[in-house]
Amino acid sequence: MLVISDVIRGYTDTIILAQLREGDSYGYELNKRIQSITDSEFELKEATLYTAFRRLEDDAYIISYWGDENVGARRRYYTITEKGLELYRENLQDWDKIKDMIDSLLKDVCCKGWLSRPLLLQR
Amino acid sequence: MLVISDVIRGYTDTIILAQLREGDSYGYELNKRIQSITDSEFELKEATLYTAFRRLEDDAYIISYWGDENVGARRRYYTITEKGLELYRENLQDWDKIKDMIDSLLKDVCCKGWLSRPLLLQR
DNA sequence: TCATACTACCTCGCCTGTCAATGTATATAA
DNA sequence: TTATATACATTGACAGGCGAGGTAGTATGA
Repeated sequence: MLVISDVIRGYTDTIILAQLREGDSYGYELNKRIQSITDSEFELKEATLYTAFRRLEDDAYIISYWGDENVGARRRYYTITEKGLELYRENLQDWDKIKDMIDSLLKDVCCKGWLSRPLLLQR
Repeated sequence: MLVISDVIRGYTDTIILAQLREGDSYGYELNKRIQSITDSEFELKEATLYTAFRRLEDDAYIISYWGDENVGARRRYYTITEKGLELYRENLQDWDKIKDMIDSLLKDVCCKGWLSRPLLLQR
């Protein structure tokens, strides 16, 4: 019932931006890298990946260019823009907040019984 | 651009289950509680909340009954079932894994430069 | 008494992101 | 020549979130 892509949903774009920070890349490689980082526990489906690229490029968070391979399949490389980098930084900060928020919504607050009703102590 | 509800998406159901663990509750109260826990940084929109209730009840993760208020608006209370509790526990475990996964995808792996290519050390 | 606000529930229809399925093209190894 | 890997792209179905709208009771104060 819990579909991982639903959790990731809001973060596919940010994940792509995060990877592009480390240098230009293209779809296929980027996805392999993601699989490798997550020990193959996660991958972006191709359809998802390429629609995300379109979205990001339409909004000027990345720009693309064709590689000049004279052998093998052609590759479309992507570069993160300054705007994209800013977005990445913002989203990263948000992520840390959201993480804590979900944690506090999913887990018992400590000291149950010490106080009669739940209190959020870590904020 | 980063819409919180997209991140939460996969977790609205689990959040509801988590709250019901602590005792029966009804929509309005549950949402107030969520707002209070998150310092009003988050709320479930009513439409989202009630559709989630339907979904969860259809799948037998919760059951509902009408409160016997003889004053004020009627309330529909929800109880978490054994099946719901199991789901909650599973999803909570998944959350901890997914959290780490997203972290590793968004953030630099430590020791950059120490190793020439990214490695996931925390797994 | 009338307006306003809060409690409490519900539904319709749009929007957006995911993804299965499908298609294209090149290269290489069996 | 058949299969597999690389590499990109699109279409259409599906699901969840949610704005907008609705119902109905209670309370308060002007």
